[in-house]
Amino acid sequence: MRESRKKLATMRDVASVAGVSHQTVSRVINNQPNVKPAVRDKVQAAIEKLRYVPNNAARRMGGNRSYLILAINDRARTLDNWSVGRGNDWVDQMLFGGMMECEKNGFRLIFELVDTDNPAASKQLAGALASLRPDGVILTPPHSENQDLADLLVTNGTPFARIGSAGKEDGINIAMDDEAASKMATQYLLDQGHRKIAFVSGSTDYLASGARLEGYRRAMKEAGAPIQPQWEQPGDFTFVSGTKAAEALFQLDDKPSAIIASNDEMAFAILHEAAKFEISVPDELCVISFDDTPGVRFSVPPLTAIRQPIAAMAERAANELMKRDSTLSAGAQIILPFELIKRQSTGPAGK
Amino acid sequence: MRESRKKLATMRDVASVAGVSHQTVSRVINNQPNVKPAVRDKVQAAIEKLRYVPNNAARRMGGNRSYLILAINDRARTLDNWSVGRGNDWVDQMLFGGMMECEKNGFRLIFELVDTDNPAASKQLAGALASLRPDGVILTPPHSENQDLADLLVTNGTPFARIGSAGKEDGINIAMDDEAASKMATQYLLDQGHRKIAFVSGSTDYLASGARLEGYRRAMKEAGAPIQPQWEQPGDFTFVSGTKAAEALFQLDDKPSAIIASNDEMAFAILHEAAKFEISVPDELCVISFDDTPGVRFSVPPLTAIRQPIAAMAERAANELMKRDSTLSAGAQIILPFELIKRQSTGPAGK
DNA sequence: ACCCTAAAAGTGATCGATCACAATTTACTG
DNA sequence: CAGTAAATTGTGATCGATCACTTTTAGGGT
Repeated sequence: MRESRKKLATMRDVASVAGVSHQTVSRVINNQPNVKPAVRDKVQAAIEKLRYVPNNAARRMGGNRSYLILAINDRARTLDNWSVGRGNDWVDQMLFGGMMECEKNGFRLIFELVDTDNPAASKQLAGALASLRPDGVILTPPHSENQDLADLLVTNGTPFARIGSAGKEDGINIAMDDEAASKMATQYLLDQGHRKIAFVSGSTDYLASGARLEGYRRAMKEAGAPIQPQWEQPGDFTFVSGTKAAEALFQLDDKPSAIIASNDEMAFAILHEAAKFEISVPDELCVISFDDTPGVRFSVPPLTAIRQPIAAMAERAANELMKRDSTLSAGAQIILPFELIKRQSTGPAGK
Repeated sequence: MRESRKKLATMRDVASVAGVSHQTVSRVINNQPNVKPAVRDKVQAAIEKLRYVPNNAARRMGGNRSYLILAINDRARTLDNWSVGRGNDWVDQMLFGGMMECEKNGFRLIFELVDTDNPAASKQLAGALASLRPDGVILTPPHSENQDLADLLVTNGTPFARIGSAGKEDGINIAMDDEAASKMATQYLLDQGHRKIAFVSGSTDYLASGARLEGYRRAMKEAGAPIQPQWEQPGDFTFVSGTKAAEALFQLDDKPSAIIASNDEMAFAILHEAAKFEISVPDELCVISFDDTPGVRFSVPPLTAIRQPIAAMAERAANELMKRDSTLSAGAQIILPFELIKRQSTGPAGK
């Protein structure tokens, strides 16, 4: 039943229609200089006529570029274990940020799902590099913190960018200022009159977790608000850990009037527990989360959140990696702006 | 700063290490017959030693396969307009179902985001086909209903599968029985004593929408429950349309005691409106949704939902497309089982 | 031993682009 | 208007796999 594949126009077909050599067609395709405008137009016309699109595989073979950017994402969530959710929303936003940027430049973004804590991660990446020869690789959390992968990429000579990571000495590092963001969130609550503010931190495997905790502490200290150890709850970015943290906080004699969660998923868990304990949000408890992944606007009530510019970071990463002559040196650090999106979890709507 | 790319082992390198011809190496790689076990082992050893991984581009050039499956997804949600959300969770589950299946067979799943209602959709697909020459294409909603794309694929000779679509006469069609699922959901509510059950339908562009409405009507009719036109609210799968439907229903004199929403996002909207109208879920109102995308378990309360086997459909689609000698004829229909996942939106937990 | 066939292994052409370099045309100088 | 440099265009090799085909080796029966 499988029919034979239709033969598509090739570069030589275009060349013969336009009455030029195949190399001239190549020059036009790649926007190279030294082609007369008249010739360029003639070639463009032939391309249109034949609906010619260059064969990616052939380009990769002939030249030393693949027009492929490889994004390494976390494979935290398996089919049987949806609830972990980590990395899930990242994929979405990588798609909408990175992929669109790639498309604009004739590149393609390809995803590779790698297990965290898998000793074979390097091997998997090496295989993908050998098979696809991408022009660049984007590492997303938690892989952006994996130095084995970075070392492999350096050895291999493939440019790469880390997203959500800072202070590394190789590759391009793109992140937001987590400490400042956390400070801003805390300050916002302080400004609203809160004094008893709790903080649920993220997995210590992530540099961002420490920075967020630090920003909270700094803001509290500067405002002269009391910092209590029992208001700093450990978490690991999962729903379950958010539930545990909320339970612990709600059972304190001196309950907090506001909670900052280090990611959206733990904030969802806090909302759940609040409902269970019959604590009204935002009347009795305010909640702020980090990331502002799309789901937060569907929660009840919608969450006030620090929007991490994931899509923008992916866009920037792709953009830098597509440049052939990047002026960025190894270890370059790019900081992108965050935003505090105010919604009902910290007060009446529209306020 | 850009270092030169490291040279990786090639098939001829392996051949010379193993002391055989390149073609024998190729036979081993592709698991072809007529290679002595001893020789096969020798080649395998050389592959391990050199960490050889075949170059995907070269394979595509030489042979007539690309080891690539292309998934066409909806690009409904742009950076500035997250709230639409349509198609978003599909991407996730395509990833976790389709990609893993591809990986197992040495294939790679690549995403292409196509705008709905874009007249250039065919052109975009044609470009992707020419550039990548995928061995198969998976069309997901709403593109699975786009006959232009299907025609293009038939003309092009590229095998394809439609997900969430039924009754088409070309390609492979993979879906669940939407009517039966809807009937089951309705029946579940009827069994719990509900008689006033409302239904919010999906966009009429989707065949599934009609089937779901039909299942609801059938169940109501068979149970002798009253079907009232005002209980059948139109929707288009967006949050906004869910909000409108809920508002309309909550303002009726004869309010329903249960609502079935044709997807999760509209169900979220219903929960929001219920909170606004101070209608308690599930005490005063029960809600069931379709799809059971990951977010439903984080809503307050978690939604009872018909789980659409998206990941399983993607897995199956990829699986069929990777076969070189598929026995499926054009228009083959594969129906995968659904499930009713019971959560708190239809009653106390654990019930 | 012999012939014949099947299994195993090898040889060179090929896919469609880019690259390096050669050849030609155009432009500018004195 | 020759003479040289610069801009433009063309030629053939090349990337690394598979394909089609040929050659060699191994069996198997009378």
